[in-house]
Amino acid sequence: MRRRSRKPATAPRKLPVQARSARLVADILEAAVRVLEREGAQRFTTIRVAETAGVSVGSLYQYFPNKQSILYRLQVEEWDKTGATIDAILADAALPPAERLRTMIRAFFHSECEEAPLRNALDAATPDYHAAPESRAKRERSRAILAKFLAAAAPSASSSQRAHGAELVFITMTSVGKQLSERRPSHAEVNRTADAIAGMLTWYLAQLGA
Amino acid sequence: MRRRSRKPATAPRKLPVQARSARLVADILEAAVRVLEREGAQRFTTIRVAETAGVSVGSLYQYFPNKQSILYRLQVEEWDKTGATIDAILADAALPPAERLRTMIRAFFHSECEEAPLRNALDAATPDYHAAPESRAKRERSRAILAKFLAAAAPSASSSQRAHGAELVFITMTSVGKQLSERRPSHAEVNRTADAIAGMLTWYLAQLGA
DNA sequence: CTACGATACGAATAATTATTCGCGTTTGGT
DNA sequence: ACCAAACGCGAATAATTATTCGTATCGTAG
Repeated sequence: MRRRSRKPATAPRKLPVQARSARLVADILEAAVRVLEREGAQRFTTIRVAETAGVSVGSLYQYFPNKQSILYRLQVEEWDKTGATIDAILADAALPPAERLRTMIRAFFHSECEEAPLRNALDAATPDYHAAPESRAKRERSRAILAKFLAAAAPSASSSQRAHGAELVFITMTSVGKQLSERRPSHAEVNRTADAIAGMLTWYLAQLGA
Repeated sequence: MRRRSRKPATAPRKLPVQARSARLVADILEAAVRVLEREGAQRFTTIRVAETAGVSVGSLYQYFPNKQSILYRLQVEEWDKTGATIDAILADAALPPAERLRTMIRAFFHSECEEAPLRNALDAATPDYHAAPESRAKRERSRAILAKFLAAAAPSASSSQRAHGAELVFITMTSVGKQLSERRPSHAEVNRTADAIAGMLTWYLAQLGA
């Protein structure tokens, strides 16, 4: 447990060029997920990851500069996946805005619940991830997408009202989603909560332009 | 870092009987808070706590069976404090329900933000705290208080609707409060968010009995 | 005052950790 | 077939950790 330097690198130290090393990297990432789910964040260990992947620690360290970088890769992949889903739903002009919001929140909550063990372990293992610039950029993009959506959902609101609205939708959605996922709720319970939250947010947005 | 036994004890191993040992325990708890705030959860260490308190590790272990038990004591104290505040506000019959809810959420959010570094570190250091029976009991009591409040706030709702309402108020309040506290928001921003959340919840509760 | 339990101490122990490095093996182009 | 580079290995290293225990000091009851 050597002290981390001020800026823990996340970039791979060496890129896989042959097929076997590409497979090795893939195996390591897959094993990392399994270790997080089986053992939890506390017991997420380079040795355990290497063992689970069926490779040696030395090999692991040829493509990842440190333990953090493995978690970082997983975190980014995870975020990109759910981000794309959300964007697609919000942009679907065939549905009325309220319906889009409801569908999006349902999808988001279900996604959060499905990946709960992984995400919780990631959060516990990388508590400073939110300060990372890449994470900040991702959230900015999300807020931009939400703001565009609000132009349709609350057309008569001022732009500063819309900014506040986007902020509120974002914080409510993400925080309730996270907390909800920690309770292993039933499918029905997720839908009920999602619909309640979506209803409240819809009311709030309608309010904005009044 | 010996493997934790299946049930990590939280009860003190020995009760302080003389004045100096009572002071020692108090010093340790105070130092624990300082260490969490200064160093974070990752670097929260029995040795560091003892050093900061100006006592030796051995003394620490005479009154705390393990590291967890220190964090557990802090967690319980923290919870009791904000719980009492909330209960008092919700029970104040002099104000209309909507106003009570708004005041309570403002107070809760401000409290969350003030103690953010401590609470975040506690959460990171004791990720399994929510499974503890004592924590479960505390949440039950909160929900009971909320349910009683809902009898005044949504008198025409059925009892199962009220249960859902209490659940929604609880999860929304706690989750948004936690996430909000992680951004070091300004006083005004906290009030704005609290009022928006309180407004949405009030609308939702009014809805319930319609 | 005195003796005994309570208290305090902190070096020692045992476990676990992230990360490195030297050496053997495989690959792919020639 | 040959060889340089890429790859894979895992014991060794150095750091840090929680917790114990033998010993020394203190407080107080009698």
